[in-house]
Amino acid sequence: MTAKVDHEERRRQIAEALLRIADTEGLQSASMRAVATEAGVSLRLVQYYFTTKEGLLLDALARLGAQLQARMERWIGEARAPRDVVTAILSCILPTDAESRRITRTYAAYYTLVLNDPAVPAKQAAQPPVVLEGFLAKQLRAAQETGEIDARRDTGVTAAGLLAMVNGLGSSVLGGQRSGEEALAILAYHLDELFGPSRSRSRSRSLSPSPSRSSPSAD
Amino acid sequence: MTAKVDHEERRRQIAEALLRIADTEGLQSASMRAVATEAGVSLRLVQYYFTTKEGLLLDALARLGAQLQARMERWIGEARAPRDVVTAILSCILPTDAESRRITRTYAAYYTLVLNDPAVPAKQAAQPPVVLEGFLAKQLRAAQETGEIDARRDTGVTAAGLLAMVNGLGSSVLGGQRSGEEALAILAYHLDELFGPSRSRSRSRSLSPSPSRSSPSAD
DNA sequence: ACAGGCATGATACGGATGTACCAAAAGAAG
DNA sequence: CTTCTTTTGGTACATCCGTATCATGCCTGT
Repeated sequence: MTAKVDHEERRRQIAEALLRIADTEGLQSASMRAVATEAGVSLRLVQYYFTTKEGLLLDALARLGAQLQARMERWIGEARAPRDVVTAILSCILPTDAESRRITRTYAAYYTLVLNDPAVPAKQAAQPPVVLEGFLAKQLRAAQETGEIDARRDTGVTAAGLLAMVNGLGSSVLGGQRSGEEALAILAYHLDELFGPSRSRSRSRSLSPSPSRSSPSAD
Repeated sequence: MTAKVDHEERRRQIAEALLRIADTEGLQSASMRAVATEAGVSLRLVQYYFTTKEGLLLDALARLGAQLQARMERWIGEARAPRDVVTAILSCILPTDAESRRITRTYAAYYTLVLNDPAVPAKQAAQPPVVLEGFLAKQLRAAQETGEIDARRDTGVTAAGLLAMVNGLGSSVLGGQRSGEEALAILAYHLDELFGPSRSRSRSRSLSPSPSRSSPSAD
């Protein structure tokens, strides 16, 4: 094996250049040449590591998904109480800091691509939401057993509604309709409405697990 | 004035061809030539009536907005009770029938365009949601005075949350994650949760004002 | 009937994009 | 040192895009 250079590392470098462009200028500006320039390599290199553009697009999408998942796990952190977990999951998706804004914007860029290109990524992109919804529903069920949430509530439907709301809130933030903090406040209000008799608990703490950095456990 | 042909009619014809393409193949496939072919006119004509592509895009967006507003007014129809009005507004946005699917898809196509093109339509596209949110909040306030909704509830935040949820639900339907009926059911559940003590009222009727046609008052 | 201007048609131009092709370094293996 | 495979560079090609240009029809006012 003549592994002159680290293939995986090169692929990561190029794919992240694609994601960077998709974030700042949109996916339609992410041409092969633009990606090559952004990554500091030649056009031929991009072609070499990702034979076709679709391959590059898919690989970058997978990496983006991994980044989001990593962020969620980081935000959940050592949260144990169902309410804290639910709050972490939902609020870490909202575009409030630089990282979430980047991820959300890039996902939005992929969104319309998936809509009109019946190509491969259809199932690839629709998978995460559905498993996330299941996880959220499980947390809500746990909260029901603790008595924090009305036991008569349908956890599946509630989870779907919350996820959709956060998604919509994210869109409105990206569209400049409101700020990330306002979206966060709207989410917090509805969570207060959902959990318990709204005895104002640690609102400001549970919604931003870390003061300034995005990594709560790295202090 | 030598109005040989009806300018407005021609513009409408071309703009609607653009919308049709944006719906079926996405906005990035809506080239000037494709629009011309779809509208059955020559490329030169498209250029003649809309000097630049941006002009065409903006005009079509305005028409799309008018179509959505018309649909909403049709769905609201003779509804008088705040709950019926709120239900009509929210459910008519969900992509359940052909028309709403078309409108929602086309709006989604414009969405990512607005995100990365800091051009004109920024304020043009962000205007409708904010006035709609105000109208919705007003209806909720009216429902509070009737006693249908808990008076302590923040109508502004609730309206924003509902609108965001419907938006997110629409995205999930477009993404093939769930059907329009499922999304409608999720919305209905949350409206039941919001209004009154959930005495199961006319669910199936208030959510689809007309059996098969989309125009409730035209029977 | 005759001009004038609105309306339309055909085509050209410069640029960008995805991909393909040809060839040269460059390290490993014999 | 030679030989082979991996890796890289430069460039060409066909296509599509938005827009501009030139030319022609055809209605309308006089």
